[in-house]
Amino acid sequence: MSEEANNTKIKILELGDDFLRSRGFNSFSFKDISDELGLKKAAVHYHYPTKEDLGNEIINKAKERLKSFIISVDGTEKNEWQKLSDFLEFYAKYLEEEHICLIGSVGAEFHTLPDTMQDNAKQFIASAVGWLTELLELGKNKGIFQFNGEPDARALMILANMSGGLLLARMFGEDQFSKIVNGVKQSLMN
Amino acid sequence: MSEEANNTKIKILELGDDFLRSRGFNSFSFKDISDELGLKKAAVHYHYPTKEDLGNEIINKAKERLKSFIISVDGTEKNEWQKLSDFLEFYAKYLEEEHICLIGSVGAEFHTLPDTMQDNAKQFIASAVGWLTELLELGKNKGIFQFNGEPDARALMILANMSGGLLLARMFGEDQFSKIVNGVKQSLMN
DNA sequence: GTCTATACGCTGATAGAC
DNA sequence: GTCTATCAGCGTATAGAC
Repeated sequence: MSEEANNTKIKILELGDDFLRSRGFNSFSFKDISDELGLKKAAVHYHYPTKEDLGNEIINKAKERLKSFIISVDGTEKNEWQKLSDFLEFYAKYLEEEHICLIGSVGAEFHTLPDTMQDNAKQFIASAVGWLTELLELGKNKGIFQFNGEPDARALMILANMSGGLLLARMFGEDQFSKIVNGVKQSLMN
Repeated sequence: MSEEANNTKIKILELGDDFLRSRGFNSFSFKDISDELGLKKAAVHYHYPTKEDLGNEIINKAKERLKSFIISVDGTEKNEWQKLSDFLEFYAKYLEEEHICLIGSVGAEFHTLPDTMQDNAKQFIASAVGWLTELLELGKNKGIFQFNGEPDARALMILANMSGGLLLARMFGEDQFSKIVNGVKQSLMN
């Protein structure tokens, strides 16, 4: 695979990821991508034969990003509070271009998506829930977090806050998202 | 306007509402509606000339439902805790058919929607935020709710929990949504 | 009110030349 | 790897008959 090809394939993937989180899977086309990259649709199909292929690669890349994040953060001396902050910061970064996270973009159109994408997205989000649950449990045991209820319920609430918060931020501005992030942190300090 | 016409118009609106919250605005068509009702597309266009018209009527109906809810609930002896429970129950009902709320369905595709729909949806959701904020403030002053931070930040968190929770429920089941609802209630009792 | 017919661009996707 | 050409189907929308 040549350098050029690799670049194009990567650019398509990144642009697809951008479109998925800014418009939704059914609201962008291969033509949108080829136009933006100065190509023809057929060239996009060469790299990703079907839209389902592209969609799954986008989700796979999100899985890799999450895995990288976990490795990078769990391989440090950071305490649970700092790890949580880093995790929340992950979502705040989406905000810059009014993007939402995959929970929002995939979830909203969930039943219109190919089964492979539904399953793939479930795996991705389940990983996030799992890691966050462990983090909360460990942090609670150490006395770093204070909260009532089970850690997995808290993990779900935090992800609901982030995914829903990004949607609300789109309509009411970044400041509203900040309020939610602060509220989440405060809720773990009691 | 005859009885029949009225019925068809109402059926289209209800079906559009169903499709919007189950698939998303860009993932259903006038043909989907006409097929389901045993009509032709042109008949749908007769009642709602453009899809934008239909979309806005769906949002208008949501506004009316919210207004009715507020009137019905504020016109009773219910205390703030019960009113909040009723409000959360509003969202739990969506769950039955794996529907999401307008924050999720409109928010995810927000930038692909006509300006009129964006503005209309903003108004609707702002009303919900406003009512909820007042409820929280009043309830906190009465000692019915206990929470740190500003009421409007709490209102946003609750709506983020509901909208995000419905998305997560779609992937992980109703039980996960219940955990979030319980968590929200618990967070107001400290 | 609902129908048929029609317009026309966009959709995902493929075949084959270069 | 990218192109041109082509496909069948679907998208929103309109005109005009019944």
